[in-house]
Amino acid sequence: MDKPFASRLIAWQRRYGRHDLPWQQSRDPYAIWLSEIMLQQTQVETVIPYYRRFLDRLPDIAALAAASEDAVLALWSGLGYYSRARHLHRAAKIIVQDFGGVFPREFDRIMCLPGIGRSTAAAIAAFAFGERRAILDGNVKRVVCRLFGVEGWPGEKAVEGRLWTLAEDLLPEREIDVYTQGLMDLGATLCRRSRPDCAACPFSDDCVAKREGRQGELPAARPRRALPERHTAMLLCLHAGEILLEKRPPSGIWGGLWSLPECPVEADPAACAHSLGLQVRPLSPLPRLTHTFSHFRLHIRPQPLQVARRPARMNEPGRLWLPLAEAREAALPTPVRKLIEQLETAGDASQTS
DNA sequence: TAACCGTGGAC
DNA sequence: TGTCCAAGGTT
Repeated sequence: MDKPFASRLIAWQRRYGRHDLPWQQSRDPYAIWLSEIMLQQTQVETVIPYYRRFLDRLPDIAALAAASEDAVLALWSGLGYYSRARHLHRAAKIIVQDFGGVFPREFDRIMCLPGIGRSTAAAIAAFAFGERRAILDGNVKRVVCRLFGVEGWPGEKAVEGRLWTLAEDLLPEREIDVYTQGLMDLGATLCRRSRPDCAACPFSDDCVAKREGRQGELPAARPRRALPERHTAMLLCLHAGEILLEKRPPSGIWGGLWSLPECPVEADPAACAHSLGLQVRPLSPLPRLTHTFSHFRLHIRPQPLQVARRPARMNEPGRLWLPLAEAREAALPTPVRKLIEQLETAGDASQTS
C-alpha cells in the first residue's frame, strides 16, 4: 500500500463513514459501554430503539445500579442474549461499589467487568478515552480476512490469533476513535457479507479477496451442524383477565425472564396445571409456533386454559398473575410476548363483537 | 475447547 | 423458505 492503511481509513471515515448513530453523539463512557453491549451480535438498526429507551429510563451508572434486575431485563426484553443485561447490571453495581460510581479508565479494569471482553473493552477505551487498542468484531474479521486473504474460519483459535495480530499491527498512532469507527463502518457499509461494494472501497487495489475474486469465500463460513429439535407445551393460564407468569431460572435460556409454565407435549396440560394447584378448563388451542435459537429449534404448543379458581396463595415467589395489558411491559421472551399479544387481540375482538 | 446464549435482517 | 450471521462473552 502506497499510504498506510490507517491514514487512508481515517480519511475515508471522515468523508464516507457514519456520523449520526445515537451513541456517536457522546463521550460518556456509560453511553458508549451500553451501546457496545447492545451491539454484540446484534445489528445497528435493531439496537437503536432499545438503546434510546434504555438510556432514557436509566440515564447513568447510578440509575442502572439502583434499578432492579427485573426492570433491566424488561428494558432488554426482545433483544436476546439476556446474560448481556444481567452482566451489565452486575458491572454497574461493581462500578458503584468499587470505583465510586466512575467508569474505570484503565483497560485492564474495563476488561475485568462482567460482559466486557477484549474487543468490547478496546472499543470503549478507544471511543471514550482515546486509548490505542485494537478491536476484533465481525466487521474487522471480515475486512481483514478479505484484505489479507486470511484462510480458515475466524472462530478457530489459530485464525483468531492471526487476526488479532494483524488488527494490532494496523493501528494508527493518532485518531484511534475515527479509525475504529472507520473499521466498523467500512465493514458495515462497503465490505458487507454479501454483495460487497468493492468499486467504492479505498482498499480495492490492495485486497487479496478482490484480486482473486474470492469475496464470497472469505472469511470462511462457520462449520455447521443440524440444529437439535426440542418440543414443549406452554400453558396460558387465564383468570379474570389475568395470566400466570413463571420466572425462569437465573441462568440458561431466557435466564431471569418471566415466561409461561411449561409441560411436556405428551402430558395432559390440565393435569400439569392441576399440579400447579389450578383447576382449569382447556380452551381452544392457539396455532403452534417454532422459535429458532442459535443452537436449537423449539417447537411450542400454546395451550390456553380457563382457570376456575385461583389458589389461596396468589403470588408465590417466582409466580406472578398479571393483567394481559401489564404483562406486555414485563421482561418476556419474544415468543411469549407474541402469544400474549395474540390473546390480547383476541380478547379485544371478542369484546367488540 | 466447544457449547451455550436470542432475535431479526438479508438473501 | 431455510440458512447464515450480526459492534462477542462466558463457562
